[in-house]
Amino acid sequence: MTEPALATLTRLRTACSQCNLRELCLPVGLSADELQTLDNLVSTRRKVRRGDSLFYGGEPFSALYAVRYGFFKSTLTSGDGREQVTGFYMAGELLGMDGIGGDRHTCTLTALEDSEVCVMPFARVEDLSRNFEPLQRHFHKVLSREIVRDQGVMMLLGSMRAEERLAAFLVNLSQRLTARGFSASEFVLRMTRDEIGSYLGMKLETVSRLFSRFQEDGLIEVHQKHVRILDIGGLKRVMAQAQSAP
Amino acid sequence: MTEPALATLTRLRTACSQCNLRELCLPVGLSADELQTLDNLVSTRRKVRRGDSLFYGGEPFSALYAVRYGFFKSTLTSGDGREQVTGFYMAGELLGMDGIGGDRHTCTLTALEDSEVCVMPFARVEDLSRNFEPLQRHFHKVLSREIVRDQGVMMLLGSMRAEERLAAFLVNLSQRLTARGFSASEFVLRMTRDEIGSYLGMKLETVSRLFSRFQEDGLIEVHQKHVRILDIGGLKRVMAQAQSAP
DNA sequence: CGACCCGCTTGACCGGGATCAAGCGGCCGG
DNA sequence: CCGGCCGCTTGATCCCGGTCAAGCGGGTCG
Repeated sequence: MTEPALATLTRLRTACSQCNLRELCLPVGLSADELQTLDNLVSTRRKVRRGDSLFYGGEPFSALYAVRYGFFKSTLTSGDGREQVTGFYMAGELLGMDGIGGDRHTCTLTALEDSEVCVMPFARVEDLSRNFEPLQRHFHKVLSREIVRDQGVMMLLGSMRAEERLAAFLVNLSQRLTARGFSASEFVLRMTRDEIGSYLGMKLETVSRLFSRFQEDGLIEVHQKHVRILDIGGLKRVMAQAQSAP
Repeated sequence: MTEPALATLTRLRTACSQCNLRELCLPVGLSADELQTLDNLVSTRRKVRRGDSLFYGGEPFSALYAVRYGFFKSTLTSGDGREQVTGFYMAGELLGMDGIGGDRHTCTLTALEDSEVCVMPFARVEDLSRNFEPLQRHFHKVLSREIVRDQGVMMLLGSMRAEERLAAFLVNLSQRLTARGFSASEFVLRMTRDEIGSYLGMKLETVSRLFSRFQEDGLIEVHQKHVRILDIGGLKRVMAQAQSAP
């Protein structure tokens, strides 16, 4: 393949209108025509190696990022050094929205496997939003959904027991993977037990023990990072099993 | 006072440019000129009696609300009926952003004292945003700050001990009251122990016991809903006291 | 290909906060 | 002004999940 041909291919693949993630990403719900307008939303791509960070808490904010492929965690570090995992992000999801409010990022985004993101300079996002109502509407929805997602986590952490939280986590993961065309029942965890634990407000030993318990109960099969869901209905039942005694 | 004069007064007071909350509310940071542009952002006012709800989870979304005076809690109800308090809101804060993403509200907003809000039809917010860059920028910041706030709560719930959470809650409350010109050290809690507990992921008995402990330790004085903060530095120390043993 | 390190599992024990229970008192409505 | 109820406090006990500890195994890097 000659050099110019390669460049063209890359250019083509950079366009939102050609991206196979458009059904999951910022341009959700736009018509083919409308999508053309977005083709200069993304300035560049950026690869992030496993273990490297896309940005750090405290860094100046300048752009949003859409995950093309890979897997990220976001972490918040408190004054006294404690680290809290605040989310996991996969293909088509938007990163960096925490930075808009204070012009610097509040959390750190770290790749849990080799990943690539689309870089969308925020000034450009706002420009296009002002001139292109469908994008504006959708961008607001994405921001709002992040708020709703966070509130869901608050409910998880505030009112559910450890086993309910882990079941909810697995169900959520399975659903998001399904939406991306992966198997709903068999997947590889990209994060460690410690990271799951931090996200769910429990210790890594508890995560490990609960995985074992779920396995004994025939709900899942676990082998290190490999998980196979055997009984999704059972997991959903665990997740909602509020002490239902009279 | 004649009827027309009263109407005029009301009209005047409805304008953002005349509102004494503008430093806390949506129009933060706008010049006097720019503020004029916002004067038709607010369609009406709405009073909400203590105990009544501004909107319920599941209701169609149509507007954002800015608190003029009063105090609100937001709650999320899970499938199995458990209720989680996800936030408390006071004058100048924006309500209803959870509804943008799915065109219906996900949480319920209930007044904890007699309150009043400005109603801002969301279509109008988006219209004005498209034509008025400073509002757009600020609106995005408000949305982002809500995300950051929620992440802070996730850190609270996920990685702090009960006494650290309650200390953080009191410090936060004190700071927000100060910003509104109230005493930083003496205030009346508008919410019950149960509501504080739900928000902080603990039981009402634990909240009560911790209040008593803080009082014994000379950090605060509590008498039912009356709280006086005696040692804000001490509270901040409790809040960050990660097990700092070697 | 092989060794080492890191992440995972599992056990034993402990303790913070939940649960259950009882009594008090402030506030609201009659 | 008075009675009742709801919200708060406090005690006793329990148990879930944290902590400490030890060993294993698999993936990664030399």
